[in-house]
Amino acid sequence: MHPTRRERYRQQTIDEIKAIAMKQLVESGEAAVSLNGIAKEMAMSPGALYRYFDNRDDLLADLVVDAYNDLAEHLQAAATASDPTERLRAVAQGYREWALHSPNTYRLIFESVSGSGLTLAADRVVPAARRSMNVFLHAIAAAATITDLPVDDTLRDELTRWGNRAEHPELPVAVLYLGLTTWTRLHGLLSLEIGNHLAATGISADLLYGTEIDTLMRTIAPEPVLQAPLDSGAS
Amino acid sequence: MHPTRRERYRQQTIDEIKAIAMKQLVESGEAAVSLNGIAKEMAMSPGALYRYFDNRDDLLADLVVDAYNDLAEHLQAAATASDPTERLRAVAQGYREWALHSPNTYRLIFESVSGSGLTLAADRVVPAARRSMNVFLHAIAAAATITDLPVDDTLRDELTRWGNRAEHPELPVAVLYLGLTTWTRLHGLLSLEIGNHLAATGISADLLYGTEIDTLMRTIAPEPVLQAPLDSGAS
DNA sequence: GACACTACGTGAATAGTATTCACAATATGA
DNA sequence: TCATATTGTGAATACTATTCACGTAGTGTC
Repeated sequence: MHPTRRERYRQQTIDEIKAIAMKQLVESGEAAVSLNGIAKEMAMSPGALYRYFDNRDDLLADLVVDAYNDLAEHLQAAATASDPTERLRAVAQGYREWALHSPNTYRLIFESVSGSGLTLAADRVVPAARRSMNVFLHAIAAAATITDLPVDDTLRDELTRWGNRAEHPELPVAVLYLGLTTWTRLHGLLSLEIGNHLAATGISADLLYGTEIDTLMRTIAPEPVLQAPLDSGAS
Repeated sequence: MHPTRRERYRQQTIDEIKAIAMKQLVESGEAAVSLNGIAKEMAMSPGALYRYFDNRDDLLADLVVDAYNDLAEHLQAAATASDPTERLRAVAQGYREWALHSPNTYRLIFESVSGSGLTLAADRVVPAARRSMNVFLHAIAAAATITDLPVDDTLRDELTRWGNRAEHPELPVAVLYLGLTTWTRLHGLLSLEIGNHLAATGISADLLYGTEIDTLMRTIAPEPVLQAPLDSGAS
């Protein structure tokens, strides 16, 4: 039950490795995460790191999981307003805040090459990613005043299956669909803002994001919610 | 006027370098573009490549410009239908086709780190990127039946300035805004599809993309266009 | 035609990177 | 006390980009 002395030391070393790796990631991006650099900073030989991580990708997979969890917590923390509409707006803005606070971390989880270690670590990544999505879904469920949407029957089936698999079968298809599109649209803006692709237009990403949220709110809640919220948080 | 013998040989070498680099990019991603590998394939010493490109980033910047131009041509080629609505749909679908035909190329231009060489090469990249955007803008201008949108005054100003700078001041603000959001929304979907982030949901990216296009079309043209198109192509 | 200049390519050197392995030291549990 | 598992070292391997001194060969000029 109690972790042994060795296990505690081991965990401490793992934490230190990850902390330095995360620092490198935040400051200089994924490419700058260097095992040699970490070893130097810890006054170790580079080979010793392989006692704790199979390889570089394995370490990055850990950072991805941590990042997803951190995102979920940030979104959850943003969802404080009692008014469902305001709460959803706050979650959407929290998403951007999180992305801008560390663009390199955002890039790691959403724009890194899924070829090698990350696809293999899907069993750890997917649940962590689901936590963030759940915050969105519950915020939308509470704010939504519409009950249906013009989506194809096949898509409807797929959404239902997704809802069941993701352990919130109580959510209507419209909410699932809105959760998905809210995410993809906000991500589209953030991805381009972070990648500096909006800078050339001279258009303020802030305004654009806010306008996109307004548009989404009009779809989700054409009439503001009047009844008390049905749901208050994520799982 | 005539390129000298030397200049022709030089251009030929540059083209060969770029062709091999592009092959590496398409097959294995940006990280796999290797000067050593290119040199080996050309039976040259690695150092000789520096007679043609300042460094690796300089070569990648060239690939970015070529990719943007290729995208613009693909979009333009997709815009054949005479019906403005169908034409816009085809352009949007052409965007996805191009992205899926070489995800690594899409990632290079939209998800690579803009820190080093690419920001410096903005004077070559921006015009090439503008070509693609112009196809979208003209397709939207021809299909749009709405004349205004609920956008903030500041955003309206920025859009106007962008329109002037991008050399199509004839386009109404609503069209500029719709062009921008069409792009960011489709990119959001494509970015996540390519990154394998939709796979975990089990939802068909194809259906989702089509549904998003439907939604966009409803915004752009609540009533189908009846009059002849005002505009037929990009610059 | 000889000369000077420029461009091109080589091969070696530098300084990074990840990863593996034989070996030694050390801590743990019996 | 002893056998075992864990941790770390240092060297080796095989990559990567990049720089540089040097030689060769083609180009235009006098």
